Amino acid sequence: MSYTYAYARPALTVDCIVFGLDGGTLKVLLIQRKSPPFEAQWALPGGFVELQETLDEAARRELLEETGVENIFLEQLYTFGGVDRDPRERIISVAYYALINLEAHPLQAASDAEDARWFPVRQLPALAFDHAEIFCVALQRLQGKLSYEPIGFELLPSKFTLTQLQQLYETVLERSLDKRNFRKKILKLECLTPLPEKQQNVRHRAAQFYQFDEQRYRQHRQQGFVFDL
Amino acid sequence: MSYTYAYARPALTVDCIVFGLDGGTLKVLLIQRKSPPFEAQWALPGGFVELQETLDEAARRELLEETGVENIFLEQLYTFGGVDRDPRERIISVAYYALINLEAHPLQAASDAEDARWFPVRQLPALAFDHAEIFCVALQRLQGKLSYEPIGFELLPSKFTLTQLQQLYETVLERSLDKRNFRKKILKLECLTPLPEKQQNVRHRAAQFYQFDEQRYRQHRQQGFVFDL
DNA sequence: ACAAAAGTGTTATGATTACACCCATGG
DNA sequence: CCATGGGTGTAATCATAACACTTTTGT
Repeated sequence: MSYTYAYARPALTVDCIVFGLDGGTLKVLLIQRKSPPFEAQWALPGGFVELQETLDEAARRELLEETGVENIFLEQLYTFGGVDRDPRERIISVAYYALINLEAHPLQAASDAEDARWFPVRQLPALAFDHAEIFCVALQRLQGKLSYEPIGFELLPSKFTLTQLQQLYETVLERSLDKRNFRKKILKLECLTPLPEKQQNVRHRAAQFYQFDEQRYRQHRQQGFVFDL
Repeated sequence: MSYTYAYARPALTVDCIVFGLDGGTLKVLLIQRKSPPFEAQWALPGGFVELQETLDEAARRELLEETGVENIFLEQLYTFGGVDRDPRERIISVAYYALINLEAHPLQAASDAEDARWFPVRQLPALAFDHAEIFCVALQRLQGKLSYEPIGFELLPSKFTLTQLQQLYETVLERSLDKRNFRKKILKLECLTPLPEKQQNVRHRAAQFYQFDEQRYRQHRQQGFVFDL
């Protein structure tokens, strides 16, 4: 079967930058290519957009097919339309970035058909196509958004300690923060609920668990409140 | 001539939201459609992406062809990929927003082939396709970016008074600002150079002209400085 | 001399930074 | 009882917000 058009059309793909937090390391999910071009090189998961699906749907579908990951935070990043992005033909790629809690979506699901692996963002292998550039844009976006939108929580389990949260910010933003000031500020936002639960079996004072209260956040935001760390 | 592919491909277009400032009114440039669908309705300027041009190039080309406008600030906004955006077939649209100084790019150039006109953003006609939604996203982006990137200057002549600049912020952000605080803050950024020139023939005290010093801004920014109003 | 917009400083309040010790827990 | 990380307050500095009068210019 084939499709014919009066004018030439570029191909359209989606590519996903999936960020995960592994202790104090920010990682990205990559897949190893199995065919040319860039055979055996690492690349961002992605693929062609089908006619009956939206771009968001295409991104989620590709992510599920190639890495086994689903139900995660996903947001459009930018559309890359350089003329020579792909050596074969003109391909436009709508990039998405995703945030995931590594513990809730373990690696084993990721090795379905493709070889998918997590790489620390500071030690990426050479990437296929212009994926290194796309990755850079994604990282900058993540760093930017983290400060004024409450998306960091997507990288943590739903119950977390303030120390975990602080470490997240330190890891992603690559600078250290003052513990007392961080706590004061984040609690003043009134978007975190302490849970009736503490850490167990730690050989130090057990930390309080908190949970992000999305509803409370939405209410505040409608009243002109701006999340800002 | 026709083109055949093994898989179905959506069509790919660019659409532009061009903002201009007319005294105290923020306006958008629209063109009137000459053929179905949505014949005679107003729409965002835009058109199909050609194979040998980047997305940015396509946006600039369409803008020039349809409205006569060129050499302006242009930045990618978002890519709209809803399945039923266009009643004829699947069309993905990469939206760009542009900022223009109305005085330097007068309307007459805009009425080349198409009928292009400026509309106040608060009194838009019904728009074709999902262009009303695209416009909304663009306006929010403009309002957001204005506060932390020095893009407002693109809407003014290269020489402007502080009152003009303040009015720009008030118009776009839709709130009034304190004159003294505004001036203190914007001058502290050290990105405005006073010119050896003042207003002429005004029947009140002549205002000092300023000019945005892009180079100075870049230097500051590299040293971790963040533009923020 | 009037109208109209330009220009300019101070004070009060809130936000941010810097900084050090005691507490709870498991081994 | 020791090691480990959890948890807490205060003071100094800086940024923001509120506010009113004098200056310049053309008519």
